[in-house]
Amino acid sequence: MKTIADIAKIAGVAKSTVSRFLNGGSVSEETKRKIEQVINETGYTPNTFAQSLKAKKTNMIGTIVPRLDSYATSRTLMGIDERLRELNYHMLVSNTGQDLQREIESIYTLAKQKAAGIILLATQVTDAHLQAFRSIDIPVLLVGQQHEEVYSLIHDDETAGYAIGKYIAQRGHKKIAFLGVGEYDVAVGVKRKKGVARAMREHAEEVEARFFETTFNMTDAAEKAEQLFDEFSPSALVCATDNIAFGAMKAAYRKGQFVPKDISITGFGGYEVTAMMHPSLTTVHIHFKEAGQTAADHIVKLIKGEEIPKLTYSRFELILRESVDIRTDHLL
Amino acid sequence: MKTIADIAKIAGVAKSTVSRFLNGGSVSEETKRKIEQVINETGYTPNTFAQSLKAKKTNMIGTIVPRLDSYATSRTLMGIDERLRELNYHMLVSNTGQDLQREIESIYTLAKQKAAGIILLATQVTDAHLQAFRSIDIPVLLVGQQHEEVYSLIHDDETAGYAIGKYIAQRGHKKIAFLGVGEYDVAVGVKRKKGVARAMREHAEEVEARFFETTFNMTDAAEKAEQLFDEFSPSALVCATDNIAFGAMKAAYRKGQFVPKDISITGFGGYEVTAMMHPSLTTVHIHFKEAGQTAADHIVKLIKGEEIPKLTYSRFELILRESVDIRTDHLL
DNA sequence: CTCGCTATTGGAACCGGTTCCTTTTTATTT
DNA sequence: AAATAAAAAGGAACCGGTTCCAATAGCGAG
Repeated sequence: MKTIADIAKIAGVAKSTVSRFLNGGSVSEETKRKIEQVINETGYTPNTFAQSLKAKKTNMIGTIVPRLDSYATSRTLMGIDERLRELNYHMLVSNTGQDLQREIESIYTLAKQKAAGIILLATQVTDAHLQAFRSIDIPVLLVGQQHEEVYSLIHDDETAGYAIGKYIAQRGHKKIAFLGVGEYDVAVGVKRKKGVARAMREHAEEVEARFFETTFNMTDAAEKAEQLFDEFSPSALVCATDNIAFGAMKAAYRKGQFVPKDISITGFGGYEVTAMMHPSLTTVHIHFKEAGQTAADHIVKLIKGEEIPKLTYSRFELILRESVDIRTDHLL
Repeated sequence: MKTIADIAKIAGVAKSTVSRFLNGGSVSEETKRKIEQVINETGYTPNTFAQSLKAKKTNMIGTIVPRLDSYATSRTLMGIDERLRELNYHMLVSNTGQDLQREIESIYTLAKQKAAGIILLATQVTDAHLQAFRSIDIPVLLVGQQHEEVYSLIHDDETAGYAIGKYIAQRGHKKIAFLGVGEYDVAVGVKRKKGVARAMREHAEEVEARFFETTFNMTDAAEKAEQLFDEFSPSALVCATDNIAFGAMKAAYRKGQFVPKDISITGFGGYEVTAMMHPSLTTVHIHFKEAGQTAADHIVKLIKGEEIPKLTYSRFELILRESVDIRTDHLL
């Protein structure tokens, strides 16, 4: 492997001149040509470590994710990766396996590796997080969660929850159940639920709403849904994720209930499969990939010291499909 | 940020002594204690770049993937990441967006960044790949594809294809269709098909088999499946991926065909949703995560110069569910 | 033709570690 | 106690770049 010193010697100039050529300092046209030729002939590429050692920075953006096997994560990563590539940065993915401790560790590790910036697909923001953010001297962007101290990009789960809740209520459903997850996940467990609840309150006179809780796991969701059907027998079930909705559909099937005739079910996320199942699933499509691109844009702007809003919302869209029926019982 | 020189000064020893302490050279107990204390007090961590500069290596394993939004990819990545972490390595993910050119570029980029090793989740191996592998001086492990020149870990798609083909034939099906993808993807497009074809040949006397082709996209698959039902009206449809199977189920539904009564459908991959749909999907479950772990083990062994087999097979498993019916027509 | 200013270039220090070699200290052997 | 070996510690060079500063050269003005 050739070094800058080799190039300099072959070209008959000093190391510093080659370095200047590479980084755009003042070099005469003639010297430029000479150096360029030598570089092309030798196929020289600068050693990244030596560069980073002195320059104290890299073009790597650390992206911390709670899990890899989730539609939301992969779509977001795709968006981030795509845009970062365009902006000449690299994405370093750090998976934490939903372990909060490892999330904190990752922040410090990335800082140590001199990541230029950190994008955190967060499930919650604890004091330990904040402390980590403060102690490292690297821009951080939160995706999916928000905190006033940190730049955040969120999916506006509450409004989306409100939208789908409203939609269901307007379809004439009188007994509506919501199947969510624990409050440890602020976006899914708190915000989505809150949005739905707000819609329910607006229809409090005609609608009876009940809120249930399960995990992100399909099998758990299926079990919980079965219980819920026995306990409450709603005419519509709003699920906090598409996966939970899959479980719910399975449960309905086991109970001999037809979707949407006997029970309407909605999801949240907009996974590709939701279009293929039958009945196809009415769901909220969150533009994860687009959000990833925005996140990449934002982190790079932060690195460059440009201004970005403290809080950004990603877009969502109600996708109306077959799994929701209209109820006209009350008109009879 | 403290440097090794600071630590040395505070502890009253030389830089080299601290370095030796850090890397396990001969240091007296007393000095050890002193240095250790200073390090704890200051929270010193060595600068990765400076280390890599001299040592000319890192503990990063580059993992090149064609796409991120695929169940197979994410599960494999999880496995790799999990095991690498245990082995004290980091995973650097490079997504190529199914662009072959970018795949080659990534190999060189990773080499330049002094990745300790490269795991390539490949869809095909071209001459450009081989040339890249030869020119970089880093261990490479191929996952999902095989080539005699390179260490490979493959999913034994052929045997798996054979297994599911055999299973379908043994269930008494007489008109069997296979819906695969183009040969550009050797594992899915060639191997799986070949396995199924072999099984079909063994039953050539009773079975009429036809092979069709679509893309990895669900919607495309659904369309193709509809055509195929019109053209051939098989009693069983073996799909090359679970996603294709989803499309096929949608197509069956549109055609008013019941699964499995009118038509049996199988998938390939073992995605989690396959258990939740109804009818639940009979499929080949490939242990992607386990394969990822093995891949991590192998690449680290290669880095350490240990021996590993040139070719390894990952495990798979037939998951028998509801989407396949037994045909007894011929017994009537 | 000399002076002053600017565009180029070279040289050396530095970034923060690792490693080789030498010196010093300590332990062991005779 | 002297000789010798082994362990511990220090010093300096080096990894491959970047950057600061001084030296040189080129050029227009006076």
